[in-house]
Amino acid sequence: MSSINEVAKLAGVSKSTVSNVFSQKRPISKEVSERVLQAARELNYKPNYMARSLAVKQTRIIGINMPGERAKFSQFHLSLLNGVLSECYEKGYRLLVNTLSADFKEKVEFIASDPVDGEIILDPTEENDKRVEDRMNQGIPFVIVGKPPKIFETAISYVDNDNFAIGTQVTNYLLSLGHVRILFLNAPEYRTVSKDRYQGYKYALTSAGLSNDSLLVSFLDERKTSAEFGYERTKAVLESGSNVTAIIADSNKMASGVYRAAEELGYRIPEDLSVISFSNESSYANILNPPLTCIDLNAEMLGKEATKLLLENLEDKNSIVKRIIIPSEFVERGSCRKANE
Amino acid sequence: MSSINEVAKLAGVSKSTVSNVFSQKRPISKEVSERVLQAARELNYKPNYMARSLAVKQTRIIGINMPGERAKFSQFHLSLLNGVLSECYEKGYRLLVNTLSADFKEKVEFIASDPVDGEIILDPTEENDKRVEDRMNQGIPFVIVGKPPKIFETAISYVDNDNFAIGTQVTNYLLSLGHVRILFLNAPEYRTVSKDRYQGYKYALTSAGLSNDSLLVSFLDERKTSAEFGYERTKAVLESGSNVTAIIADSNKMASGVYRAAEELGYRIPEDLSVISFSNESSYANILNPPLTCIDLNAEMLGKEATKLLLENLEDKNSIVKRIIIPSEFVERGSCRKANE
DNA sequence: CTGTTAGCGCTTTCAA
DNA sequence: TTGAAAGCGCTAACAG
Repeated sequence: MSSINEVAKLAGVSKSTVSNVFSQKRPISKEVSERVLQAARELNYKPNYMARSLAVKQTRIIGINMPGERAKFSQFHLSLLNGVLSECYEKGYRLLVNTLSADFKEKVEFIASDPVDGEIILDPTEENDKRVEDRMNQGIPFVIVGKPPKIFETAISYVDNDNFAIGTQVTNYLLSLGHVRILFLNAPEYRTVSKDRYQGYKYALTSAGLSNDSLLVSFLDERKTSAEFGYERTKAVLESGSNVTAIIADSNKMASGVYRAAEELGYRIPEDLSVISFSNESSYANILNPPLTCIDLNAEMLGKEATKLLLENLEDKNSIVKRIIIPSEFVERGSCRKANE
Repeated sequence: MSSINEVAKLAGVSKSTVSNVFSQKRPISKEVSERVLQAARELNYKPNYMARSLAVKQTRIIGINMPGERAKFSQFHLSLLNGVLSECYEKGYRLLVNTLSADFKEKVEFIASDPVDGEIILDPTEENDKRVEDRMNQGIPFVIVGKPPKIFETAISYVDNDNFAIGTQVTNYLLSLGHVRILFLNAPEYRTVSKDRYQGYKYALTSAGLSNDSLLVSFLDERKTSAEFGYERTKAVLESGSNVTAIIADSNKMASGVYRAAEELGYRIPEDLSVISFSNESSYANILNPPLTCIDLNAEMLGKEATKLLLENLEDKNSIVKRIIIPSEFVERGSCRKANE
């Protein structure tokens, strides 16, 4: 790899001239410019990324940070990631996926900071999320996908769905079909989304004049896959004779577990049991039989907007704290219908 | 952000001492060491990634490169990515997703090289893949997932499935069930995988004494989604009265299109039509009705092994060119059966 | 329009 | 066991 010095020498100019030929930060005569480009081509010169970053104190890399011990992407994350990528791609930024384990980081107390200008934080927890605290302290620019810990809610930019409204919406929908025994198979309890949606569910139910006895919720136990969880809970509840006539599932996969349990027990969907799900992986929802009615969370849009927000933040230092609410869409397919009298 | 100089000053030592306290590359007295650590803590010091990389000429970042205009991950890529991440994570490497468009790169003719030590190249094309040529010329370490362009086959390390064998295997399986009119809904024609699998298919068919007339193949037209393609081709072929009794689909999604077409035309699977697919997204394959028989390509393993290979390459300069063949697994579910007499 | 000179924050000789 | 100084490859401020 040849350096800027060699190019300068070969072209017979100073290195600042070479630098400026590429950056175009100051006018260079056509003649000199040609000579430099020629030399660069001959030497197969490419500017060194690290050296440049060190000098300008900026990397044009953003990071995406997943929680938990193992960095694993789910279907939802995949769509979100696609949104992030497409935006990075347009703006000429690169994307670094955070893959260093917490373990590893703690062992090496003074590990180097990530080589990023800013970060997108996924799946925050409601209380003390160490990741956001750290970044607040260190003054690293970041945005959150989801809702920040309460204490920071007005201090951090984030993009999220309106999960309370979503919880209310699906519940009201089911209520309007005459269901009153509605089981909510929710995300893990510590996640902010699951709380918000649960509140929405509760609000809809009590607003409809139903008592607290009507609240039927289970939070995902992460030792199980969501499909297993959907299957087991559904089976247990249906067998317990609790008269549940509708189920809200957190994800398409969880819903597939619900379908399986229903089939095994001889419940027909939607005749005997209505099912609705958050998140909409259309190819997945469509091959379920009957096709699954969903709330589309617009994961790709979440990723895209989060990225926009972050880049805006990076490029305009006095940009303000914003929260962006991404609309969700109700996608009616064939898994819900009027409750039997 | 405080720098090594400030730490050195506060601790009353030279910066090389500070550096060595962290890197432990030379012995430092306990006493001094304590003092430095204390100072670092006070100043909330974190080594600067870029500066360090510049000095050591190594980034501990690897890149993953997707082809095409838009960086978009599919289900298969997702599993693969998970494999890559888990390996990075263990070895303390970071992962950079290549998101700069070809457009953008060409406009800026001398764009800076990526800040990576090496790269994983996905989905190579059979002939002149510009990405691999570039990296060969520039001497950037890289490995390929899939088969390299022929001219480079012995010069580049790669990990792949044995796609010829896989093509043969599924075809022989179908043959053994008595099918002789087998439609192959393949990946795009320019992909190396699709050629290899097609050769395997052909080999099995001709080995069984069938003439070339029995070769029925369609390559994915990428203007369509694979589900659409599966649907349309199946419908067209079934309606044309070509007596097809079995279909090999490139992906689970494509197979879902096949299912839909079959249902519309009143063909029952597997009674009237056997379906088998490459790639195995178990949650997806299982909710198809009947569950889809697949060849599991072990995407996660592909990613993991590719990463291992690359890191091995980076850390041991005289490591050799290797090719690693990842085993695939035959997963029998309910979508194939004996052909009707 | 172009060259010279300092850094950016770290690691790595070379001396002591 | 420690310090001083040079340098990684680039950009930026200042001169001219």
